[in-house]
Amino acid sequence: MAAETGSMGRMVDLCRRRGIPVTAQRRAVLRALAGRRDHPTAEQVHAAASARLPGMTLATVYRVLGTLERLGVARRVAHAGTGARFEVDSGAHHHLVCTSCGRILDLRDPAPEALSIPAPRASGFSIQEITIQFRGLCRACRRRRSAHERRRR
Amino acid sequence: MAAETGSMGRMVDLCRRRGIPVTAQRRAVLRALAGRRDHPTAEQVHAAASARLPGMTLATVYRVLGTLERLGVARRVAHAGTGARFEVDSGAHHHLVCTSCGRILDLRDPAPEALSIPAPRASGFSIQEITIQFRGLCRACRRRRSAHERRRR
DNA sequence: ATTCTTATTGATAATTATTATCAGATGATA
DNA sequence: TATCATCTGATAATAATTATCAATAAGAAT
Repeated sequence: MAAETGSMGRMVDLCRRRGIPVTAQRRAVLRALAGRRDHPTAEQVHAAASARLPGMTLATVYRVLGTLERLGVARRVAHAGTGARFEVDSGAHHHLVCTSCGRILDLRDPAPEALSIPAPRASGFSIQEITIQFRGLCRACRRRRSAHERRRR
Repeated sequence: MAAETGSMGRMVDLCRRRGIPVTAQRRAVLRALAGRRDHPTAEQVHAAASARLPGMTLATVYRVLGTLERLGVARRVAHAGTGARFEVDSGAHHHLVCTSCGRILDLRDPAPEALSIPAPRASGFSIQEITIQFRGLCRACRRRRSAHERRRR
């Protein structure tokens, strides 16, 4: 039987390797997270996951997200807003962050020259990964703002 | 009379320009924030600020931090942990983020080649600022972890 | 300096976000 | 299928943030 593909397969493997159970809830949460690129909150993950597996608690979602994080399958995204946000850990990529609405978009353009940034070993830090955050206004907020500007005159 | 220097002066100017009062609390919070590079939480700012201006409420600190943010004097730092963290907005700089303890250190080495990263105008985004996040282990956590490894064998 | 107006603050309650507890359910293994 | 360890749901507890409102203080105009 072929191994499951993608992050689901990775999770199953990692669980077996560490001897921790592959529960329906863990599958559901990962499936809910793997399908999207919008860095959902725990509550959004809960909504999506319990659509497929009704009865799931938000507490379970938090627990599972923590587990997936420890397994290295998911991770919480650095952002400036309230409430944690999560994504499937699918390798290094960059983020477009809207300073107005807080939306975070993935930027899966490796921008190779960016990755050659000299990793500073300052202060005894050992760098494992580099993420570039491009902060600015998303299209929607840019429009909203220029409309606002016009109104103010 | 010479204008006040640094972020304090900037705040005072911005307040006057917008006709909002320069209160003792706003000064105290900014002073508490301007002095440090460790990206404190609201509670830490509260502790520092109320040391100089006793009686300040945490709610006020939150309000003031929001105001300073709107003025462009302070901002909340993107990070993956629980609870917002703040810094004085002192221009673009980069962050060393410890994935183990969550500590965030400033990296004020402009790394000029990094700043020439082609700002992607993807999806209608207008980029205003670029921050690079170097994720890894800080010295302390690296030591702790290798000690742990040794113990596990 | 005094008064007036308006925005801010402290005290507090209310929300929202996250974690802990514990009895019962479930996954892995023999 | 029986066993054991772990997990989950239900719930309570805690942490983080925001809202409410009367009293206060800042800034402008006397």
